[in-house]
Amino acid sequence: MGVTKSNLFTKEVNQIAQLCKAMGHPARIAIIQELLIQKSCICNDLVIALPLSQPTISQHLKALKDTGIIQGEIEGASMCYCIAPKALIAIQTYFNQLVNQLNAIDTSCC
Amino acid sequence: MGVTKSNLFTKEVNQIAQLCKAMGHPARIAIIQELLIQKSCICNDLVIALPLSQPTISQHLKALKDTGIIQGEIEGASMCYCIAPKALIAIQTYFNQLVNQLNAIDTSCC
DNA sequence: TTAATTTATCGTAATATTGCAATATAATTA
DNA sequence: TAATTATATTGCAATATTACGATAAATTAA
Repeated sequence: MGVTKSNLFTKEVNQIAQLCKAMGHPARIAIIQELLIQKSCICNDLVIALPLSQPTISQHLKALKDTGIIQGEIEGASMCYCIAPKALIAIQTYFNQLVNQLNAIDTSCC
Repeated sequence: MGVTKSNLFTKEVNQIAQLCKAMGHPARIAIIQELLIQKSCICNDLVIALPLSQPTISQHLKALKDTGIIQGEIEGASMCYCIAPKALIAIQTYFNQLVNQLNAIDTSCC
């Protein structure tokens, strides 16, 4: 079928899955790294920095924006993108909780 | 084209992207949650617990196993799956570092 | 041995993703 | 105004993912 059956899972499970999915591409990880390094987060800087075409970068930026991981603001003829911490903190919190729970249980069953 | 150009990015970027991608599906998040809750991690328990067919679960388990997030051991006619902490700790570490760096910079440019 | 149970794999259909050329849109500069 | 610059969108081809029925393989139970 090819379509994820999101309706069969809880909101929380879907939310974390969606965030992980958005981070699940090297170009998008690289974009986040660039946004961390550069203080100026002009779209064109990313197009120059990354080895992909402008439309492809634009598409990845949209994917990150749609999940709330980054936000953009018009800056004259350019776009200024930056990280919106909330979403990344949500992922951080999820994995911190996961690893804490892991430490509490016996994982040596296999 | 439909094929991710992994060769254009660093090993580290590809590794974290791959791990995030593996966690980027609600069924796979749900599997991890079940493996945390249940001490017994018999495959069939997952098939019963999750609202997807047995072949689909098996496919998702393979995806998690291929990225090192879980491991499996033959238990008679069954398979015992459990979480392999190393990979999840790698994700945790990545997002902790990310959020730490975020706290250190001024993200108010947008 | 036969039947039942458990899991993996194959095959396939439907859909999603990736990437880019071409083009549209909007702001800036000459 | 015309040319340039910056970004988004469209359209499309190639590939990947998701889901499941059918089936294979291997163990266990009757």
